[in-house]
Amino acid sequence: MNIFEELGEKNTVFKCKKFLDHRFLPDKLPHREEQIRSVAKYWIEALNSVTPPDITIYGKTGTGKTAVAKFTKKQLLQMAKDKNLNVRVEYVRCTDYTTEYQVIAHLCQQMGQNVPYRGWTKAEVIQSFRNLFKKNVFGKDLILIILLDEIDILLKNDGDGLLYTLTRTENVAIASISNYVDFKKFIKPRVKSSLRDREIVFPPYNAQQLVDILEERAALSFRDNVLNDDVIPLCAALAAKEEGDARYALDLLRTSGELADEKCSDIVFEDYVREAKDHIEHNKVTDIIMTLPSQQQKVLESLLYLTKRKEEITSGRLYEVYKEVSKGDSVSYRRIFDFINELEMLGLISTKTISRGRGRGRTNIIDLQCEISLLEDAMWSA
DNA sequence: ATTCCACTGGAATTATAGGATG
DNA sequence: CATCCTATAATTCCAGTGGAAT
Repeated sequence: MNIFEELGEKNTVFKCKKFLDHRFLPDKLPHREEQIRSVAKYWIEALNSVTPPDITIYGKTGTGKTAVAKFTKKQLLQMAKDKNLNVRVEYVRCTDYTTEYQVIAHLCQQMGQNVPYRGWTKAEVIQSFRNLFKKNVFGKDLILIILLDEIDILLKNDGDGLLYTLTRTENVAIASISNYVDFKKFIKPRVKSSLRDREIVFPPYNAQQLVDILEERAALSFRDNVLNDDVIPLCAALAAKEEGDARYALDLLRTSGELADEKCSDIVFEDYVREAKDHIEHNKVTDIIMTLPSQQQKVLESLLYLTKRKEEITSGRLYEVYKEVSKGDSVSYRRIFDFINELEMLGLISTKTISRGRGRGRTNIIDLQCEISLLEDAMWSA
């Protein structure tokens, strides 16, 4: 018997898992009707052959920013097609394309222009991009809406050069999506003035709203009557605590179901949800550590050593230990501060700066923010 | 108010990869 | 092919800052 056939016949609580993936775009987005309308109100200009205004979408992770943008994109393109208009909406995730060059090169490629990843100067690529608007193949003016997801990442790495060029290109509307409200501090005044920005804020989902979302998805993805009554409310409640993160709620629900399969249970019990929570957390930490550059892993190793000896960890002491750990192949004192900040961003540690007065300067007190055993496990497998 | 030191922002340097050019 | 360029990421170097003890 074929192994896949055998596995395929195993009992499962799922009908189809794909609806529990946060990337799946459902036919309707509960509790986001208002936000969809707001975006559409600006983008409708494109249907009148006018370039829409630039917009900004704010909200914490899992509040439906990307989903709303993609949903509205789909609807807009439908209308544009009916009206036979040359409207395009291109989605760019700034964690995949992290510099001005890469974003514009990617856009050119999406529009059927062959551009190399490297080698050309920035100016050549920009020229190539702007040419797209001159020779309009369809005889109609092209209107391009660019969805810049997680734009804060790009601004931090590469500055505001991308926004500068895009705002200076006709027929281009920018829709930036950001996790942080203060991402505009990276934008210089010269660009800010031309970014006549409309802002749309996404509030976190509350527990009840998360229940609605989960119920809709659960109906599609689970078999009938496999979920115990309290499973969905529990997932929703846990996710509501995590700042209303719908992605997390979906993850919990899916993992709970997988646990039920693993245990050959026909029913998903509430306990599985709690187990799923630990499971997800464990995976998150392991995943972060495994993908950490080796130098940062050495910093973590030193941190672990100091924590186990219950020493108070200052950045100076940390550097001493770090130099021990990475014999010969160490990096400068300055660089360690960046690492410390990055680790703090990832939520693995917490820091507070204190000043010890004349002659002693200031220092950082560092605390590990996760279970020692969890960290050791992850380090070992890394 | 001064002072001293560890922290911090940013410019400069180094290393690497890949295209253009002759 | 060798040579010259550009983009980009990682790191170092250096000139400030901040703030409690003096």
